[in-house]
Amino acid sequence: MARPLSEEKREAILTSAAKLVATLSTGAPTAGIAKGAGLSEGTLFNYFANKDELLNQLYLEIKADLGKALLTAYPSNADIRSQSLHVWDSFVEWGAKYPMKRKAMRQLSVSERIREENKRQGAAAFSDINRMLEKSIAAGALKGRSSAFVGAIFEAVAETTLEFIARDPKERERYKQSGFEFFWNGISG
Amino acid sequence: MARPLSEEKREAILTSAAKLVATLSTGAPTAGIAKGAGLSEGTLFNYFANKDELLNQLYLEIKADLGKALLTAYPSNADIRSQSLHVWDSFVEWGAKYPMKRKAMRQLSVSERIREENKRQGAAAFSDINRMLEKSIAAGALKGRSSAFVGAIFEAVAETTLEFIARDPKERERYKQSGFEFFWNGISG
Amino acid sequence: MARPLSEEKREAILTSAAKLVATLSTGAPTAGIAKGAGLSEGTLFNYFANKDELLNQLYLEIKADLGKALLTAYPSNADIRSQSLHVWDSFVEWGAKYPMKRKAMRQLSVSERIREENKRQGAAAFSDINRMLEKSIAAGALKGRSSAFVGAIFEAVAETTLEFIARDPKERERYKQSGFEFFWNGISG
Amino acid sequence: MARPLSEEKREAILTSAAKLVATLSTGAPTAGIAKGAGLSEGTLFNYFANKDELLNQLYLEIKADLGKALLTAYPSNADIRSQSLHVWDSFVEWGAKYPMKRKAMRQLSVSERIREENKRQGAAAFSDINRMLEKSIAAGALKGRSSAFVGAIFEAVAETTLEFIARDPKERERYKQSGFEFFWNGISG
DNA sequence: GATGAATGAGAATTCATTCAT
DNA sequence: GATGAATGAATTCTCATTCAT
Repeated sequence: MARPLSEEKREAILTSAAKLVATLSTGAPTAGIAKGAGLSEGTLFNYFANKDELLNQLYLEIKADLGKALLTAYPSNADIRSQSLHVWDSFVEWGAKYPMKRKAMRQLSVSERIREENKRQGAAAFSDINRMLEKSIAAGALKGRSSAFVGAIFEAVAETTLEFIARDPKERERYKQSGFEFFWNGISG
Repeated sequence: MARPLSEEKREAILTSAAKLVATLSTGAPTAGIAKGAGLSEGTLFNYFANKDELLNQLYLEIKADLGKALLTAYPSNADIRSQSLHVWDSFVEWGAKYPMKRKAMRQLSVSERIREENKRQGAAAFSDINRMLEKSIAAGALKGRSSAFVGAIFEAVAETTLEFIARDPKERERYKQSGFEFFWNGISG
Repeated sequence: MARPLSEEKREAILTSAAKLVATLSTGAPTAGIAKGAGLSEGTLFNYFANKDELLNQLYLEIKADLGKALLTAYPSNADIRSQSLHVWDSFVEWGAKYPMKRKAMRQLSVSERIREENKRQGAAAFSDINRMLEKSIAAGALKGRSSAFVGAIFEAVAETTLEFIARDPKERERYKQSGFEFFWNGISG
Repeated sequence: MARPLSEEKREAILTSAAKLVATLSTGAPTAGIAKGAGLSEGTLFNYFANKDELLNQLYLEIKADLGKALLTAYPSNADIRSQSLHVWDSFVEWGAKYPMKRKAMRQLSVSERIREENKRQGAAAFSDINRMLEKSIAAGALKGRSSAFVGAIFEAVAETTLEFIARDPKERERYKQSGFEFFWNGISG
């Protein structure tokens, strides 16, 4: 074997893509992505068959990355509010730490170029969390609604919170707390 | 000037633009938009100086349209929960009635091509509503947060609700109610 | 209407394409073809939806052009040998007069990019001639063979003749005569 | 030098090249050719300095292969018609047996990428045959024409015959006979 | 004012070839 | 010798915008 495809370069491409997609959405030029990864235009296509593939992989990787972050140090034995709070805090921390990934995810979530099957697979990374959230509301406002809906609401509220943190970083803790309190009140009502 | 520009054609362009932007985002070709409006490519630029202008105007019109819908039959003298419920229901009805506008708005909200000043102006259409919501939470979870934040949370939750209604239209009433209950619990907690 | 697509420019593109296809086959770059026609790259695609369309149209036009040349001043009432000779001479004259068209036709005849339906349609321009040839051989070597086969044989022999004329133009008349005599002997045997 | 280049692999490359060139002409990608030969992209260039070299070698090998086929079991002492018939039948059998080589040869014959010197050398494999044919026509239609011309006519007619056999294989024998009869009448007239 | 042909700057790919492993 | 990742020039096609009609 001459040289294996370098995992490092693959990551560099995805990182560069996240950065450009964050602002330019799916219109981000592949040439720019490659350059941002320190590679030449053609090399990108050794790693991803075409731009759609790159965008879809980017989406999946970001979703998986976020999913993993939410489960790190997850307090399985704590009460449900604590579990929810952990997930909330992890989400907000992740978003503040990786603003490009967060923005790219937002762009891609809305794009027609992400295949339906990948949207489902992306959501699957959160199914455990969604189920946990769902349990927490056996008696609340969202009682009877699917865990997907509860999860989507959670994400929407967290996203909005992150957006405002990004605009006004020094209020981070306050937004984080208010956001969660809102969410928790909402579902446990 | 001989004839004034036809308001009818301008609207046709915006309607066509909404439809295409809904799926293609800002990548929607101006030629396609013009064609969808029954006009030829060049004519579009008699009505909008360039594509950015068109996108920005589209954003503003949709926001204004939604803002107007929310205030129609607004029960100024009812209690705050009723006022909120009215706004909520109006939002959801509007979104279900104009799915293209809703999707286009979602795409544009995320786009860098909408000028910051227009995002602000778009938000301004909701300032009264936001202030009303804010008042309703003098003591709740979002106490002390800006009315912009409360409004954004409201919009995010409503958007998510509309998304799920779009996927499963026969559950519309249930989603609508659950969504509002969640929101109301959240802020009044 | 702003300006109609100019038939003149369309012809210029086809002429330029013939010239480049003659030597570069279907690998001829569209940019070069456009430039050769005195137009900019993009303009070519106002006249032909894509390169395949251009190549297919080129093929059809050349075939039609040749077909027309063969029928000009056609001696319908002469004996069959005279009719055949007329077609033969017309073919050779045409090929000598339009060497680029002839070479381009040769390249395209062999290309997979010409759609089967167009190959058929191209052949249709010669069906009358083929039938005439077929009649002339009611008793010869090709008796019972399809008129398409007879026509193809005719074309192959004429092509070869043209090839040698191109290499050695001053022997033109001799090649022309020998070629026809060969063909006529062949079918009338 | 450690190991000599493997003749087997060289042949595998040429065989794969013939298959791809048959349909894609000189546009056939070297990567695809290598893959078809069970080798990796780079290895091809250990056997052929560059693509042009490969195409030229392919042309020469096919011509040589055909030339050899035509001379196998050649009836040197038979009369000229029998000799011609032998060559004709061998040609048609060869073409039916190696359709990829035949088609590849057809593509390459028309390509500018085959160097003139190789076209000459390819033709040289047939010089004996051409001379034989030429002798047979001391008094016929092609009297006085070069043996190259006679050979080219022969090839053109045989090619056309093969083309029709390929389209309608069950008529093979009939086409084969008609084709030869046409040719023989043509030159002996 | 309306039209749509003309433009040319991108954009995504493809591909022959090199060379480190 | 074999491999296949890396390269970047070349290619097809798209599209916002202009302007002659």
